[in-house]
Amino acid sequence: MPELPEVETIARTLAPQVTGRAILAAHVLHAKTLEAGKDLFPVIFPGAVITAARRRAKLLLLDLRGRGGEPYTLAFHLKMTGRLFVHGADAQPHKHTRMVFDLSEAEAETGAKPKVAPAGAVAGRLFFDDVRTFGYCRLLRPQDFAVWPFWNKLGPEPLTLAPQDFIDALLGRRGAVKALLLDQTIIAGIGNIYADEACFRAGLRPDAPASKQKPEKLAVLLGHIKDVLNESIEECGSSIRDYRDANGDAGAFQNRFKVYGRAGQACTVCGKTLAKTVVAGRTTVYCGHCQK
DNA sequence: TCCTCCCTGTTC
DNA sequence: GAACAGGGAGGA
Repeated sequence: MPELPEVETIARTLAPQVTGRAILAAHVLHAKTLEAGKDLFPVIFPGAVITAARRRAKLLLLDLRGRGGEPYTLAFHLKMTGRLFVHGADAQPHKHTRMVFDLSEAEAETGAKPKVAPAGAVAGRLFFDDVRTFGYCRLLRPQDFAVWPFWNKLGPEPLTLAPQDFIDALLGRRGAVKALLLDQTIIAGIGNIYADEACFRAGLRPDAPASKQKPEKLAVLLGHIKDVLNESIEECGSSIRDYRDANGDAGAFQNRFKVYGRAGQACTVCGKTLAKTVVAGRTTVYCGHCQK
């Protein structure tokens, strides 16, 4: 469920909770969750310090500074049900906790006045919970990104994408508009929710062939993609059932859905019944009257 | 380029 | 007790 706005919100809410804190130990409770970097654990734990929490596509990235100052990154893909939470030092993992990172207090230069704790004492725990175990974590050195196919193939970020680049990418390929929006190698970070919402706003049928669209209409579509993503970020994302940010709070953008999850209900613009179909293997809702 | 599968909790 | 949710890998 977490798409670009949700992962962006998690990065923003997680950053103040983890930045400047050292990872004292990392526990893997579900072996498949850690896809890469297990061999680096003894190299950097304990002692690696979290220097930033950020997002690329739907990936949540925690930048680390190793014991010798060298950079590493923890990359999390939350897929549908992944969550990241910082708990107290005595929190115990539960049924769906896949990884646990023991954290120190924040370093002095990042906090106003950190509480005094014994050196090396666990002051909190970062949990990676994931009911469906589709999510994963990788611990990467800078050079490891270059040999990670998924990372290398990621397309541009939609929020900073130039209209002409978007037009060129879509017109050069076959397939339905929505299928291309969901293709992370063409544009990164859009999932089922925002693809449907952007197509509705643009008055474009999700199953329309991308290559047959007028460039002007694709430029309009990109504008709506940016709008819907930015509006959702302002609302702290959309919470369908599982998603929460790193503070445990739900987003509010689901209250503004015009089509997603509304098949069979009335179109908010024309009042006609919203249709449901399948595009690129995903449930797709659109208005047959407003979208052409 | 399209289809199936992975996985488990929730809904019908 | 089956259908459904869905990102992305891998196969057809």
